[in-house]
Amino acid sequence: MGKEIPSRSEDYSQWYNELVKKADLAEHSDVRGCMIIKPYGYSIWEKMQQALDKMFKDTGHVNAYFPLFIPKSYLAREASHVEGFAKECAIVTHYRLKNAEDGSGVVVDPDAKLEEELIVRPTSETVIWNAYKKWIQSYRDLPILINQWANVVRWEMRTRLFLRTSEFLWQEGHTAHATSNEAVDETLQMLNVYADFAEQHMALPVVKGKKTEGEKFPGAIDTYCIEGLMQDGKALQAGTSHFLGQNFAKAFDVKFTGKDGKLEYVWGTSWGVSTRLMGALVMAHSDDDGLVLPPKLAPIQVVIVPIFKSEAELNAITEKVNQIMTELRKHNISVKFDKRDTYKPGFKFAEWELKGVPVRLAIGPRDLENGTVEVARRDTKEKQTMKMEEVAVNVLVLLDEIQKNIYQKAFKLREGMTTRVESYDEFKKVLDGKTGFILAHWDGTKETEAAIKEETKATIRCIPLDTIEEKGNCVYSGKPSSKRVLFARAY
RNA sequence: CGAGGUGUAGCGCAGCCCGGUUAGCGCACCACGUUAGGGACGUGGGGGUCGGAAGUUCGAAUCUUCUCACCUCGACCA
Repeated sequence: MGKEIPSRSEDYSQWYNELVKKADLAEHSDVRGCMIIKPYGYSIWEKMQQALDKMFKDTGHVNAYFPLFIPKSYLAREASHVEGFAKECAIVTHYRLKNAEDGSGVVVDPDAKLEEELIVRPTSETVIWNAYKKWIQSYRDLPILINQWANVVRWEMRTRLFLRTSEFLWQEGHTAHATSNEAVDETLQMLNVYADFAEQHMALPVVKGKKTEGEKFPGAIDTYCIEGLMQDGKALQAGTSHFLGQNFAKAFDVKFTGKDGKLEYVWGTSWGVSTRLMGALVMAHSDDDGLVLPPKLAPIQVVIVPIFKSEAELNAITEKVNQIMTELRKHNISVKFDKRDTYKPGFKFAEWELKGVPVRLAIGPRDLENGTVEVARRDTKEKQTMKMEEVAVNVLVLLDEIQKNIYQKAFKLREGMTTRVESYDEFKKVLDGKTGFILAHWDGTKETEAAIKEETKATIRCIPLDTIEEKGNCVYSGKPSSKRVLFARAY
């Protein structure tokens, strides 16, 4: 690395791409638009999965798995849903190959055409609601609170590592409820789960809000989201939670008999976050030396680098290191001892910094003599020397401090990059200059929203939930408005 | 699908305009030695259908035509 984080967006893209590859997170596959998540990248995703999964279970959810393929007719049941996804579907039309007659290889066997084409799921509402129809008869069957960890395919025109790939990993929650209120509560509860995860685990401050009509999920009544701000001033939608009303229940004819004996359609929600969060993690915290991982998501929280000339020296160091590792593990700290003799310490320092390991310990002959350890933190790059026996406890505190510091840094960045504007001129000036979030009045029409997007590429990220009612005029049309909404250019 | 660009060793590139020894450089890789508290150095070595096909020519990485792939930017999107 060694070069500054570029601010101009095209340079930033390139920088991001390079970092993802250099830090060994992922690379583009030869398969169009797809991505190979490498072991180090995947281990971070696993940490995210574990933390999210626990939060889902703590809120009463269970995991299940539904099919990858969706019969075409299912997808067509809900009008706006199919319209929203039709343009980006991968479709299975045949089930067999055969040898080409001219010997040029294998070809699709035209005799093996499927009666009904299968869609590779872009999301699972339709298969799941089709199943719920069979599962639900009475209010006693409700609520159903299911989550699925899966892959989905959306045939995107242009792809970017983690942020947009043709296939991606995610979780999708799909719940069914007896009342509208209960479903709305669920939608907001999961939005809060996502916000807590982003802020407490990813150290990424987010704005909770509601999508406009134009930006909401196809098939939803309301879409709620969390929006984060990246270091280049662009917004990233990090998670969504949808109140589906009775739309899918009606499309799939899912009814239940209530306590009062009346038949009613079921109320639904769905919510998801994807490997896109990995992109958010990279773009929110990285610096000129590489990744900066929040300790709670770092697969390796502490790396120990020995400094030695001879094997005897390494053995002496290893003995001490083993003691330290035992201590650290007692505190549930994940630690790696990098005793490769094929690389020099300086190289290892740089490599682990690139990979974002929060804390590094270095132990050499000097330390053996003095009974000390050099402790370096990734976020500030500060180094200090500690007594060997105090290391474990100190590191535990340090990890916590790093987690908080990274969040604070991101929070301050977002605060500095959030601007309230009163006029369209001011609005455009911010986008030309410092960029970031813009809080502005909007007349609530989709025409204005579309015109602003067309002219500035900025979109309404959300109508923040904590927005305060205040009288104002739309920056574009001048019409009266009762609250500010959040604008930004987005990924 | 629109506009640009790039294909030469694992990666990054030079050579091409103006055809001509054995296709070159940096990084990476392998061996040996010296090194080791912030990305080591020396010496030696291995690795190429120059994206593919056809053509022009005594001779093509280089010129012509066709073709394929990828990248960046737009439109679309989590």
